[in-house]
Amino acid sequence: MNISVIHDCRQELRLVDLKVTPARIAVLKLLEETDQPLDVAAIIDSLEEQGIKADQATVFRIMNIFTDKGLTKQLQLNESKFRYEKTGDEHHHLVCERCGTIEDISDCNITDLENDIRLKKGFLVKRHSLEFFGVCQSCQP
Amino acid sequence: MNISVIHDCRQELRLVDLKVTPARIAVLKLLEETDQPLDVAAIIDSLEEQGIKADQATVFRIMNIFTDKGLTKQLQLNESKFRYEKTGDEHHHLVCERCGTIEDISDCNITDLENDIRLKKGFLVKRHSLEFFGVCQSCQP
DNA sequence: GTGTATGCAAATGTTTTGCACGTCC
DNA sequence: GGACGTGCAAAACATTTGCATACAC
Repeated sequence: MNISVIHDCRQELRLVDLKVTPARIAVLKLLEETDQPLDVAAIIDSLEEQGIKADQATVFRIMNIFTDKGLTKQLQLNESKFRYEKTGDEHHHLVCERCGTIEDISDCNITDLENDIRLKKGFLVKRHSLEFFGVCQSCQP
Repeated sequence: MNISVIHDCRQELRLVDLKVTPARIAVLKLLEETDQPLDVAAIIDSLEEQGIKADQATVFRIMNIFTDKGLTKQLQLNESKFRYEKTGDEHHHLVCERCGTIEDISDCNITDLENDIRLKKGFLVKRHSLEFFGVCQSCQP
């Protein structure tokens, strides 16, 4: 199973014309296996735990090129840093302001709204960000 | 008219238990008069043009306390910095990736969605961020 | 007069950049 | 072999903090 993930990663990189390197495979694999969006520091730490040492400049460069190529998405969750997650099913996030947990949520029908915007404002929406902040179930009284 | 804005600002500050200082009045007035969300550097520059000199530490502290008190909102528009705007009618933003213009948009019915989230996930939404990125009318072919 | 805001300088955290060296194809 | 990725160090920004002084109330 590990082997299949690695294989997919190599193919995924080639599909977007990126050279296959150990660092890129490791980052892509990590994001594949992680359910929370990670910031660069967390990515470096996780890789280090696996015995993989990667420079922060390298990881920033990897995240930028992955995001350019559409392999990952760059999120801002009201922190002064970016987080990254693998591109996949469209979803948004529920961020608990008490415990910090980030939960995914799907089925937000923004497409209708984007069409409205196109018609009313002439603005062509390429992408959007939608995040919810509040208190998760476990943190409520 | 100028006088009335200043007056409102003083009152607004007092209503949220903040001391009335020249720097706070100037920032609040500036955000009142500006239609685009501003970052701290832009705030400092605009004040400087008016002959008002304010330290960056001061402006950051002002923006933090204004946001805590609900006078302003802190936005992230996919830049590695915060922008601020006065709290008022709920609206979201259309950010043109070509010319950088930020346009406001209202009537995004997110409330229904927030209720759904409450019911389905037990997550209590306190606030959300919704921003659209794309190409504005003037920048289209 | 007292508590708090401000300015200044320095520290911290995130992201980018230049350059020499190493590695993928 | 040549283009491109990486590591290291330093720079560039954004934001915060400590402390002495100035100001609001």
